Amino acid sequence: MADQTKERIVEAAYRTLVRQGYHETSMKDIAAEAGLAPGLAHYYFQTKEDLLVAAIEYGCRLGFARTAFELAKQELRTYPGVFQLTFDMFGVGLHNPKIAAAVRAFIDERRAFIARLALGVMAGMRERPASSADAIAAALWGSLHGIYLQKLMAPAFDADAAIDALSELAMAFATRGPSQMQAAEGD
Amino acid sequence: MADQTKERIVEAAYRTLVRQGYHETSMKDIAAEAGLAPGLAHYYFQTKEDLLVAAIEYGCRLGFARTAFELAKQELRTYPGVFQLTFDMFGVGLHNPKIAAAVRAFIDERRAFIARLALGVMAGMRERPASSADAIAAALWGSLHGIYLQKLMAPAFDADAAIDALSELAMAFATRGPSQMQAAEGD
Amino acid sequence: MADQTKERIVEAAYRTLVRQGYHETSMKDIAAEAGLAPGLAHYYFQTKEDLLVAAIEYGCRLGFARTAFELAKQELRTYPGVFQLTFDMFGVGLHNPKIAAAVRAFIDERRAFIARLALGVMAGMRERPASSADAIAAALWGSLHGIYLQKLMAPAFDADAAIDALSELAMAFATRGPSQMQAAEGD
Amino acid sequence: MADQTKERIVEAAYRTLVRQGYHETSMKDIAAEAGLAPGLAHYYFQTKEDLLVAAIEYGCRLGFARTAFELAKQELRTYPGVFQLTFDMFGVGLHNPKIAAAVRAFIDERRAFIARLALGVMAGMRERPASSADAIAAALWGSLHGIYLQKLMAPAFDADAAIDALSELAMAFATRGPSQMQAAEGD
DNA sequence: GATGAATGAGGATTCATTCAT
DNA sequence: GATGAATGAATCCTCATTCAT
Repeated sequence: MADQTKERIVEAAYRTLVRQGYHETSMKDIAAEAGLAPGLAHYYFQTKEDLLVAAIEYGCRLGFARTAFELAKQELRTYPGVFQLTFDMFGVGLHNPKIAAAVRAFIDERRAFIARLALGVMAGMRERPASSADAIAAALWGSLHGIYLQKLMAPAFDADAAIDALSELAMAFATRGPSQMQAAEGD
Repeated sequence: MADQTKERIVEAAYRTLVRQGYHETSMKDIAAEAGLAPGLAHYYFQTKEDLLVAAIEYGCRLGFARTAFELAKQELRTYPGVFQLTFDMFGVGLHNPKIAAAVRAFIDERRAFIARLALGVMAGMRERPASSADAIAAALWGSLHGIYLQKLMAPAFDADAAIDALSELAMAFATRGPSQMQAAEGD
Repeated sequence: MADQTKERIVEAAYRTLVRQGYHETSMKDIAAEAGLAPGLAHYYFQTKEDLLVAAIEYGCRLGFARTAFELAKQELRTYPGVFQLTFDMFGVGLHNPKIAAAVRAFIDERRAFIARLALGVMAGMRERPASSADAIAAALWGSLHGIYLQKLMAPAFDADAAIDALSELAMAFATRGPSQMQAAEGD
Repeated sequence: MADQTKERIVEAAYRTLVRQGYHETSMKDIAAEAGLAPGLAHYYFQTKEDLLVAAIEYGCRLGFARTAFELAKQELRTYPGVFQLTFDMFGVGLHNPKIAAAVRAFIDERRAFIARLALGVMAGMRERPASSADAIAAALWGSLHGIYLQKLMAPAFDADAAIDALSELAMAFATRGPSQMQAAEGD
C-alpha cells in the first residue's frame, strides 16, 4: 500500500511535470493530481528534487528500447512527453547537480544503446572509419535529440524528413566504398 | 546614457542567467550584478520575460557567424555560455510562449545558415540526395546541438571527437559515388 | 480550528480595514493584527479582494436589522465602523467589479428592508403616493446614508438633528391629508 | 505659460482620477494623460495629495450651482464624473486628513446652498417645523447624495424616480396643514 | 501512514519621489 | 521650466517545507 501510494505520486508528478514544466509545478499541484494530501509527497520524497529524479526515471521506464532510425520516428510520435520532460530537465540540470546526474544517466543509457548499433554497422564496413564507435554514437544521439528539439519548439517542423536525411547520411557512411577522395587521389 | 544603462542591464542579465538559469535568477540579482537599483530593470523592461528575450538576443550577437564543422568545435569552446543559456531557454520555452518565440527565432536563423552550407555541398554532388537541403540542414543542426548538449551535461565528454564523427558522416555523404547499394544491385 | 482561524483573520481584516482603509491596509498588516503568519491570510483567501468581501459581510452581520428612524440614530452611534468601511468600499467599488458586487448586495439588502417599512406606512395612507414604495425606499436609504456620510466626514455634524428632520419629512408625508395644494384648489 | 501647464496637469488629473480612481492612478498616468514628463507634476504639486485636492476643486468648478429637485436630476445626468470622483474621495478622505478637508469643504458649500433653499420654503410654511433649516438641509443633501450613490453603484437604478419620491416627501412636508396627528388629537 | 493547517522567506512588480542635466 | 532616468521601499502573492493531530 505504501509502495502503491509512492507510485501514484510519481505518476502524478510525471504527468504534471510534462504538462507544466518543473518550475511551474508546485508540490501541491502534484499532490492534487494524485488526489492526495499536500504534505504526503514530502513523506516519500524529502525534497522536490528527489521526486523529480524519480519522475525522470519513471519517464524512461515508459519509453525506450527500440532500434534504429525508423523506430526513432515512431518514438517521437509515441512518447512525445518523455522528450518534452527530458529537454525541460536539461535546462534545470544545467544549474542543479542532482537533476544533472539523473539526466546524465539517461543520456548515457541511450547512447550506449546506439553505440552497440554503431559497432554492429562498423563491423560490416569495408573501410575502418576514423572515428570511434563511441564518437559516432554520440553524433547520432545528438542528431536525433537535436531533431526532437526542433520538433518540440515548432510542431509544424517535419521531423520525419530530418530523420530520413540523417538516415541517408548514416547509410552513405556505412556503405561507402573506398573514400572518393582517396579514390580520386589514387586515380 | 539611457542606452548605456540598458545595455549594462542586458549584459548583467546575460551573465547572471548563464550562471544561474532563468528561474534561479531574480530581477534583484540582475540589478545587483549591474550595480544598479532593483527597480531599474523594470524601468527598461516591463517584465522578466522581456529582459530575458533581450538577453538571448545579446547572447546570439556575441557568437555565431562561422562556417563549418571545424568552426563548430571552436564555437563550442569559445562561447559555451551561449549554448548553456540556449538550452536553459529550451526548457523554459517549452512552457512559455514568449520565450519560445525567441528561441525559435534563434533556431531558425542558425538552421538557415547551415542550409546554405548544405546547398553548396549538394551542388557539388554527383548524385542528388533524396532528402531536401532543408531536411539535411535540420539534421545537421540537430546533430551539432545534440553534441553541445552532451558536452554541457558532461564536461568530460569528447565533443571534438563527436563533431569529427559527424563530419565524417557528412563527408561520406557528400562524396559518395553511385550508391553502393545500387552499385551492388547494378553489379 | 480551521474555521476559527479563518474567522480570526476576517475579524482582524475588518478591524484593520476600518482603521486604515483598503489601500492603506496590507495583507501583512492584517496577519499581524490577527497574530498569524503573513502567508496564512492567502491560504484562506486567494486574493486581498476576496478577504475584503468577507470583511464586508462580517461588518454587515455585526449591525443591521433594526427598525425606523429612532433606531437609525442608535445604529450610527453603535456601529460607526460598519458605515466607515461601507463608504470606503463605495470608493473602491467604483473601480473594482468584485468589490462593487459586494457593496451592491449590501445596498440591496438594506433597501429591501426599508422598502418593507415604506410599504407598511403607505398601506395606512389615505392617499396613494405618486411614487412607488421602491422609489421611496431608495430615497430614504439615500437620505440616511447621506447623513451618515456627513457625520463621518465631520464628527461634529449633528446627525441626530438631521435624522429628526428626515423623520419629520417622512411623517408629514405619511400622515398628510388630501394634498394641501389640491385642498386649496378644491376650496 | 506656467499657469497653463499647471492647469493642463489638473485637468489631466481630473480626467484620470474620474476614470481610474485615486489609488489606481499613478502620477505617471496623469503626466502621460497631460502629455508631459513624469517629473513635472511634482514641480507644481509637492505630493500626489496636493494634486488631488486641486483636481477636486476643479471638478467642483465644473458643475454645481443649480436649483431644486428637478435640477438635481439633470445634475446627475450632466456631471456624473463629479459625483464619481466625489464618492471616491469620500473613501480616501476617511483615512487621509488632507483629502478629508477638501471633501468637507465641498460638502459644506453644497449644503449651505440647500439650506438657503430650505429657509425660503420654511418661510412660507404655516406651521414652524420642529427641525432647523440646517438639519433639513443636511437631510436633503444626504438624500440626494445617497441617491447618486445608488445610481453609481447600479447604473440601472432609477435615480429619477427616487428623486421624485424625495420631492414628494419634501412637498408633503412643505405644504402640510396642521399636523394630521395633532388634528386627529384635536378632533 | 496520512492530513492539511501553518510558516516565512523570497519573487515580480509598482510607484511616489528625487535629481542631474 | 522641463525632462526622464534613477531610487528603493512596499505590496501582493507563491511555495517548499514542517508539524501537530
